[in-house]
Amino acid sequence: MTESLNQAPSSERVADELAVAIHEHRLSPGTKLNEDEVGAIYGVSRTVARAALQSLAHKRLVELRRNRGAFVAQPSAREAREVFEARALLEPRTARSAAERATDEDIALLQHHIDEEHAAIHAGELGRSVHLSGMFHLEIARIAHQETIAEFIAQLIARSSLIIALYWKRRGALCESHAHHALIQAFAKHDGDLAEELMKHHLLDLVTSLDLRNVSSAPTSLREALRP
Amino acid sequence: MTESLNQAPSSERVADELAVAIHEHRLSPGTKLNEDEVGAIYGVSRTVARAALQSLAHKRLVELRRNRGAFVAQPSAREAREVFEARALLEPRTARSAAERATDEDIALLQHHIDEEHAAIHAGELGRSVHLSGMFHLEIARIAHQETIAEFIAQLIARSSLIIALYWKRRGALCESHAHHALIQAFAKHDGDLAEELMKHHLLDLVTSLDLRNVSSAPTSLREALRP
DNA sequence: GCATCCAAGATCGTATACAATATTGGTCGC
DNA sequence: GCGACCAATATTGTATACGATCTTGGATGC
Repeated sequence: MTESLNQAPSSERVADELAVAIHEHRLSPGTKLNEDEVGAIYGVSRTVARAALQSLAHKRLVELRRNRGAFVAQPSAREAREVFEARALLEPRTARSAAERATDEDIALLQHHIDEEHAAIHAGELGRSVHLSGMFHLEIARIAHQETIAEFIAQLIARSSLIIALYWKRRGALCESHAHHALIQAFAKHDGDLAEELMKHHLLDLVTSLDLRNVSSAPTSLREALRP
Repeated sequence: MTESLNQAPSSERVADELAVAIHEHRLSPGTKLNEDEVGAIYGVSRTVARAALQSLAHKRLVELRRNRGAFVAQPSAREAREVFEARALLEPRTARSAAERATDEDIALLQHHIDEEHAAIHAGELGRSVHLSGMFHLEIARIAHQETIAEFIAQLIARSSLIIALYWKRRGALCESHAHHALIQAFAKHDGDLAEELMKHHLLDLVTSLDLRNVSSAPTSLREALRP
């Protein structure tokens, strides 16, 4: 009975590592991802590096340009709005379901996420805190037992991370934690109505903390030139 | 000023052709998609065939099993429910937006879709009618100017096509057309409330026309053996 | 007759090699 | 000095080759 759980294609491992790097803002939007370099870094051939980049492209985390290569995506202001509109459609109702069926372990796990997020903030690891904040949202979708929606939300969270990297206007970095804490309390009470309402406003707060007037949908090539 | 619009990687062309074949029920759920065969059929190497299959896997239209190959996906009853729950979250509100901003050309295009759908039904091309019916829903998301949500809906529609192939209980094949016609009328009146309500019920009708009690989440390998 | 084991075949996973395209730097002409 | 053209380089797109893994058919032993 040998464990046959090694169901992990190596291209997905590479894709995950790159995704976390993007998530934690260690890779800036617009950065070129050379296939040879990526392959060399992770000790694989171009074939699997390429597969990883294509996977990330499908998740809209990188943009592929024919005969040009792969670049960390730079969502436009419009795309940013759309991403948060999509989240506004999906997450509040999902939070309601999650609140109604959350177990004690679920709540403990969420609390653990918040604790780690706090620790990251205090340690000055801002990128990591953004990542953990996203994981909190994703965990809620998982608790709701909605795999399909959870996948969408996972993608939207990843893209949100890029959006935050591009459009965040610094102010009120801790409102996040408060909102998350309030959500946990709603979960503990299994108050679906409250959870839905809290999530709705939490997302609205997030959008208003972005500066999307700056129509930087400008030719992405320009930013590119200033990066490397 | 030579047109540089040939922005189509050949793997995406192959993926699209396969997707349409699945959409139109010319490829049944569970069918094995051999990399060599796919490559030979479309006159490309295994490399690009493989990329196409990975792309479809990401859209959940095919399932990849390590060292086994690619198979047309067989959504479980639970996945089927989740897909329609996701659609229920996304599509009604999107229909509202679309109704509020639909132009005369938009409405004409939708009418054209319905006409083609009718033609396909009368011609006995049932698969094609399912495909066109899906395109109708997708067009609505486009009219709403929500690219991000439109992509999600596109994926959900494709998966719905598989679900219909697996769980459809034949009865009331034309309710579809009626619902679509009613939606167009709501659009013509720019009645967002009505469009949202119609879409909501249309999706509920769709779910109830499926037979999901049949918990055919049975080992997908069995069905496999009976297909080719 | 039945189950077990093993070898042959088929298929996938990955690496490498070659061709096509874009970028870059320099040279030529004005 | 400035711009346009062209060759050299770098990078991607695609094909092929090889090793690893799974499936399959038959032979062997009981």
